[in-house]
Amino acid sequence: MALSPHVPELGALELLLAVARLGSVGRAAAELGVSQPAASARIKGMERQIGVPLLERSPRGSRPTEAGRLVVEWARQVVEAAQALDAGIDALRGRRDARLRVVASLTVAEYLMPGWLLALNEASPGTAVTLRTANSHDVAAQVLAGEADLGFVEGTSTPPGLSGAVVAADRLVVVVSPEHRWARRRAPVTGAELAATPLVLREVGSGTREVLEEALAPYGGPAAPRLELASSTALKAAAMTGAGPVCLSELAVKEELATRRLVAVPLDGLELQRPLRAVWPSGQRPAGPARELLGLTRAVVAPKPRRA
Amino acid sequence: MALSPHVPELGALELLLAVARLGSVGRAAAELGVSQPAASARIKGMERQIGVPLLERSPRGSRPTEAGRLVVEWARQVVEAAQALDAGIDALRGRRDARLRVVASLTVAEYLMPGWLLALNEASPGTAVTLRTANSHDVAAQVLAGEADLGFVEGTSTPPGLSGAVVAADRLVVVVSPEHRWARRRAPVTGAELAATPLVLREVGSGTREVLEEALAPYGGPAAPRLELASSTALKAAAMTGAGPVCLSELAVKEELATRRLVAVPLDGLELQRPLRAVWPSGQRPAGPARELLGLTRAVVAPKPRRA
DNA sequence: GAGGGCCATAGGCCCAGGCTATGTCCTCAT
DNA sequence: ATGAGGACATAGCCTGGGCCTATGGCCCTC
Repeated sequence: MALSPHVPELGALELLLAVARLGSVGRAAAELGVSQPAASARIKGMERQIGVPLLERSPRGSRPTEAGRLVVEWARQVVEAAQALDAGIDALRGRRDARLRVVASLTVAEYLMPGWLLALNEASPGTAVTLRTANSHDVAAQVLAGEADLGFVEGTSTPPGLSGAVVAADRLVVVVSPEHRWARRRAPVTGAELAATPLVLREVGSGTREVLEEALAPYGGPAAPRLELASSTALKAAAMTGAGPVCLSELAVKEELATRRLVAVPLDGLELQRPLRAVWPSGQRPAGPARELLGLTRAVVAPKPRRA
Repeated sequence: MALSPHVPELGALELLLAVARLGSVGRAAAELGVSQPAASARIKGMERQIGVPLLERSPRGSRPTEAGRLVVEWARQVVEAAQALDAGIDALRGRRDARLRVVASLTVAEYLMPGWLLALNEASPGTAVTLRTANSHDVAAQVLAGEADLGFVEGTSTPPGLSGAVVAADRLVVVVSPEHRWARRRAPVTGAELAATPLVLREVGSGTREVLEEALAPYGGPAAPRLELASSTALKAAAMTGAGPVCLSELAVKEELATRRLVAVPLDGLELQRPLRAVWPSGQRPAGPARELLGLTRAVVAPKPRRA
């Protein structure tokens, strides 16, 4: 499970990307604020570590080799995730001079906020943001009290005193390990069938649990859960070890679904989703950075997926 | 553009994840093969670097603080990308004892292979894989010559002498910067309209260019390109600087679309996609690791997206 | 053939991170 | 009560990776 010692550090990957983009080790060094020999040595160290030449050096610059091109593209994914982390960290520091104070539900903060912050940073560099998390009730309270400029809540209604706009939807999925018999299933699972199956779920009172109960109400509600766990992470772990069908947010398992470590079960006629809303005090239309962030978040959901 | 100095190194992030998973610094240290004091010091260093306490220590273990929980989740994205890179690097080393030799087109190798390799590693740890890239013609040749056990090609037909199965589709999208007027467009762009618009494209002879030309043939083919560039990366950069509509693989811009740094333009009635196929010598059904990898890749595409 | 990019090498410095040994605190069982 | 055990922190020391400056070699261009 541990990363092998062949994986370069983030700094080295960043340097490699800069070289690929700028076409020269020296220019990349300048951009990152280090000396040319340092960059040269670091690239060389990375090649030794990986065991494959990454750059074709010439007196006119450096270009990635064939293998280097692959590493560059793979490294880009890592560095982009690191940039999102960076943006998130920056917002956690909670500085006094923040021009935008955001309070968000856990799901939004965990899975959506970093990307939004990154986009905001790109659109308006230097916008200092602070981020806190709270449950939906406290988010509403903080926004009403003027302690935050913009809030994000989960749920089907906008809290009283606030205006809101739906910015995304948290879709729930039922996932199983690839070995589970449902993983090969092509016929969708019906509501009645799902209601009759013991699932692995979050504890009572959690937002996702409520959505499931509401959706399965016509079928007599979900069966007694096979297991109740306290976090998405625990649910994922349970699913991967084959603990049976697990119901959780699609956002939490996007990666696992893409790499097929988990499999989504097709469902029939169930609306397992709840809206995620941005909220602000009624009659006090967001302005400045808040408006900008709001624009980014809403835009993501606006263009409906469309068959090509 | 450079990562701020607040971002911890991969090793530190990995350690943090282990602590969150195992509930104790000491156990995490043991899992990663370092001493407990080293782990403790490193976590503390990370907290200093980030500027926020990440763990609540107690005599019975350590749990993430509220902020720590966010950092853990964000860090998970980074580490997962690093694991994919790790799997890719491992396959690039090209060892003699490889049990599975894969040769793939650039698109497949860049965007899909790391996830597949990661999944394969998880399903069958210790399977040594080597990966090479080649254009579709050379992929076919190498598979026919027995120099590779499994190939991946792009294109609408299976090369002669080979059997194949479609494992995914490379969908092309037309993207613009968020400031472009098409970014706010709701009415889909028609084929005729697209054909009349100068686009930023890959050079003649590239696979993506061919797909576009074929799709726009009924409308007289694409207009003279506004710009011709040699790589997906260059296309992305051009799109982000607002160089006008750019047509490229959806796989290359998934991240940018999600964070809204680029916007996909809705298209009407255009089939801008080409299949990606796994290929092997006719009549020589893949077995062993090849069969396993094939199973993983095919599974990803099998369950058609379905309205909830 | 002189100058300018560009990359590599050499020598020296610094600090992050690792290890062992030990300390402090809390909990639980005897 | 009291001692054992688990968990994290501190102290002292060592190593190595990464950085810097200075310099050298190569190739292209003017």
